[in-house]
Amino acid sequence: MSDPRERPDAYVGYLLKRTQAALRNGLDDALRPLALTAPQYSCLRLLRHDQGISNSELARGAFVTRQSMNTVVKGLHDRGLITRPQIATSGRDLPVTLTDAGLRAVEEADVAADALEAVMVEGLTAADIDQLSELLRGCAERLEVAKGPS
Amino acid sequence: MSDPRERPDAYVGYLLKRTQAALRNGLDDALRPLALTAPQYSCLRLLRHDQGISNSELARGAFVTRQSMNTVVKGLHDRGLITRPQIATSGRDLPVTLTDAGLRAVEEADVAADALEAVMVEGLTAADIDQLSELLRGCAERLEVAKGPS
DNA sequence: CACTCGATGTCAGGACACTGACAACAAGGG
DNA sequence: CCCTTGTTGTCAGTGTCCTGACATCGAGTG
Repeated sequence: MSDPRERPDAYVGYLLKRTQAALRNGLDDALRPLALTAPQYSCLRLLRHDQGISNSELARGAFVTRQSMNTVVKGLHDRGLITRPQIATSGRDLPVTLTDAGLRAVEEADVAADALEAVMVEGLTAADIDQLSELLRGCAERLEVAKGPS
Repeated sequence: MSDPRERPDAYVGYLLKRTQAALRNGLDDALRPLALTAPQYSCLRLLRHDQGISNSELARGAFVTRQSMNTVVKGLHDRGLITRPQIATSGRDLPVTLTDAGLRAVEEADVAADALEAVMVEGLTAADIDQLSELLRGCAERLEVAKGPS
């Protein structure tokens, strides 16, 4: 009990992993009826917010590499939820856009995702949520700054 | 600006994903010199805490499935950081134990991981960290309870 | 004893995420 | 004009993580 390593949940990193795992797990369950995975939902959501952005921009928005996002984009393209030109008009980026089916899918998924978010913050006051958000944002920024310059 | 979906960081889930991605990313960088990945480090850490636990118990502790943990265990076994009997003495579980090399690896990795945790909570007071921990724990528990009964 | 139940280990397949590397293209400085 | 720099798309390989499925073993029940 004297060794702090005896209590894994004394580390913020551990709780972060645990919470995010539970959220990811719940999201997978919630999206399963729609045949959507969590990364696919993230991608569609980013696209609705910014139509026509490139694969690399999608990757940055979802905090993954462009290679990872590329596989997700391919899957969504095969299912007709997004469109992508074969050749670039200028430069090298191929703008990705949402199809009507894609838009319908995101909106359906939003219902499930919002419900899950509600479960997660159930019983918390608006001030609690603000504080949690601010603390998380600070942690993220410190980590990003620390390895950005590298 | 009136549509809350215009601001992705208004969602706790988004910030959770962002923060955890940054942490995971930093951990990968920090462990690269030791030729260890984040899941491998988690596994070794759990083992140091509870020598001789089974693969399934390791999986629960790391919030992954036993299939996923199995591949991690295989990798660590091939590198001689852990040992595992070929046949079970009783039942079906094969107790995993840390080797001397494994123990040295964890302790080396701890230095890097602790430094990263310090960066993440830099500037926060002990009260801030407590509050963040408590909020995260609550979120995790609500999510786990919500889909436990399924 | 047979039978169900729960937990474990394992194989198979698919989706995701990473690193490393290469080629293509735009913009800017010499 | 050339050449460096930065960004993008893409291929290849590896590690992780999931679901689904199957066989095995211990414990409890009738």
